[in-house]
Amino acid sequence: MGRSPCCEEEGLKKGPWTPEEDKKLVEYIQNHGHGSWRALPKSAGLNRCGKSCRLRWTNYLRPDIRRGKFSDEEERLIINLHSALGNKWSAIAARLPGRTDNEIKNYWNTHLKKKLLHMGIDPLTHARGLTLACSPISRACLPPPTSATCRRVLGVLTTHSGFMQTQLRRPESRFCRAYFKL
DNA sequence: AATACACTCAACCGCACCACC
DNA sequence: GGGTGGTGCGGTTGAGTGTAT
Repeated sequence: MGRSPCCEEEGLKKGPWTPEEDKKLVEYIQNHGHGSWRALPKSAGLNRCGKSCRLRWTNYLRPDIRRGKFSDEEERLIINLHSALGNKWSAIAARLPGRTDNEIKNYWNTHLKKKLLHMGIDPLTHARGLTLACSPISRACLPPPTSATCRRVLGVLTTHSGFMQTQLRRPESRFCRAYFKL
């Protein structure tokens, strides 16, 4: 028998946090420290699992978090660190004071990947020329992007297609412009 | 103005790792 | 050494919002 996941207890709330919940969590941690995350929700009077509380605190409520746009310097640092460390978001975040791993991961996936592709750099290897190792998948087999999930799947598939390999070497091509909104 | 499409990011999930017994 | 519990990490999802048609 494996261990039971922490969030399986019935009745625990999921989804977006309310200002009241945030207030409870911040006040509790300021007064008592977080201690055991598993025990925290009960002590703090929150109907959440400990994991959810930890995530909310580390990614959003911590007082040392710096929010807002990433500077050019931060952007360069993320790209350099990613080329050295790969998807070690927590290690990258440790070098950027006030930024969380989640925030950096999101920024990478939504902005920097596209930016590197546009520059003709493979975001996986940071090599110029986009030499992706992959098996060919026919463009004709791919469905039109009809939803966010579908587009993400499509992104994975096309990133690994021979067709894309060819097209991505030409970031100015009509294909790349259309797919990456360049 | 209504609808469809595209983008962002907070939050969740599952797994791996570590400490403790 | 093996089992269990707690925590952290990376990948993924989907609601909310913005933009285009």
